[in-house]
Amino acid sequence: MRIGELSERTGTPRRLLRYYEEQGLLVADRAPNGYRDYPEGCVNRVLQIRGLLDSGLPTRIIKQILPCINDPRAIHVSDATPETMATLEAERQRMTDRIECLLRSREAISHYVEAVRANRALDAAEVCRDDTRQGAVSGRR
DNA sequence: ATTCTTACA
DNA sequence: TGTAAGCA
Repeated sequence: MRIGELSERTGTPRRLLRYYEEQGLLVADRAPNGYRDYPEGCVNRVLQIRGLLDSGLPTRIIKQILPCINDPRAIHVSDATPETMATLEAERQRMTDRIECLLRSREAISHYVEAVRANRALDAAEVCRDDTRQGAVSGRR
């Protein structure tokens, strides 16, 4: 398929698809007219890349481990370069830290949302009291 | 019409 | 990343 279809099927801007290729994350053969030609597997490949990117991994790391992830069955010991192991463990730790950070942020947002809902509930209760005096409700908080 | 490369905001 | 130009 050409870049347009891959773009639509992965929800990824063409610009980025070309960028991933430039970074060595994606490979594409060329049609005689120079257009990129992607195999079906590229759809999952791109989704995989985006997932890793969203997880906070830099493209240079993804480039290094993508081949391993693509084929979980091909986890030959030969792929376990000391350098690779080190970067992988470092990234894993970063993910752990990020997860903790996200959990805290989620809690903070949850509390805020609950507070707003509680306040709305209060407003609703007052309105139901048929308290229609001007400014009766607006003065609070 | 669609894609390509290159360059700039 | 987005966008624009000039090609094919």
